[in-house]
Amino acid sequence: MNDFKAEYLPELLRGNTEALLLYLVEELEFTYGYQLIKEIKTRSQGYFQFKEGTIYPALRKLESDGLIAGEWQQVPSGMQRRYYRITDKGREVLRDKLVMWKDFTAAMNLIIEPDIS
Amino acid sequence: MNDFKAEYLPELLRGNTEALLLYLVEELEFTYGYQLIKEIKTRSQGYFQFKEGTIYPALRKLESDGLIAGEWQQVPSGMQRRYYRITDKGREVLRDKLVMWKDFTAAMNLIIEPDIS
DNA sequence: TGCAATACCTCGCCTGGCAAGGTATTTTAA
DNA sequence: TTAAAATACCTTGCCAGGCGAGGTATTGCA
Repeated sequence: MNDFKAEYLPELLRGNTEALLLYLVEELEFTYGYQLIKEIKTRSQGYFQFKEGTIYPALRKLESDGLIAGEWQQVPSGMQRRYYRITDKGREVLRDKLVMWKDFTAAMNLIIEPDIS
Repeated sequence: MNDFKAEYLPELLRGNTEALLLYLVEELEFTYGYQLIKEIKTRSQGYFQFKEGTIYPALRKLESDGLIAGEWQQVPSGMQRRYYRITDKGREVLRDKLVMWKDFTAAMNLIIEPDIS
């Protein structure tokens, strides 16, 4: 059989990637791309495995939209990391996106789980 | 403020439209595009308002993928309708998609609702 | 010494929702 | 009776986001 998850996950992810990133940037307070990939993987118990080609452009977009603020930091080891903080605007958008997600899943369940009432 | 729902719904819909259509084509047994639009709207209590530019191409795709089978019928009134039935292959894909959806929401909730354990 | 891991990046493909346009018929209300 | 709304279908082209595949540079371990 074909790999359903690999095939359909990218579509399901659409519209949720930003919410996940904003959520974690808010909660971790000061974090960077590579850590977010790890964090999302462990917290989802391995279900989400964000790709670099997904996360870095997404973070850049969140930054250019003013939802997160980034700054380069030189780690003692010598590596460069771009750390992000959530902005006030980012918090607002996060709240809206979480509400959207709740409403959306509720509407989905009205249709595909009508027996649970 | 901007209309969040209009802006983000199309993204969330991605990957779920096919599941919704397959689900209803299976349940209604013999239905057509226009009815599906109405049905999805009433069942979701008005939340989903599928556009024609979404549903007709989607049904065509499901048909060409062999997940539903369509046939033209002349209604007594004189109108032409394309009626669809789900196929065995469609039932399989529907089951897979419903499982995907459950798993996906579970993974999402692990991250954005960690307090509920 | 070489490979895995860390940490970032970009380019271009693919896909699906849908806005906007269209056609034709039937029903309803003024 | 006649115009508008509803039914019922269609197509073209835009746009956005995930990500495959490629890249760079450093550090750590075997």
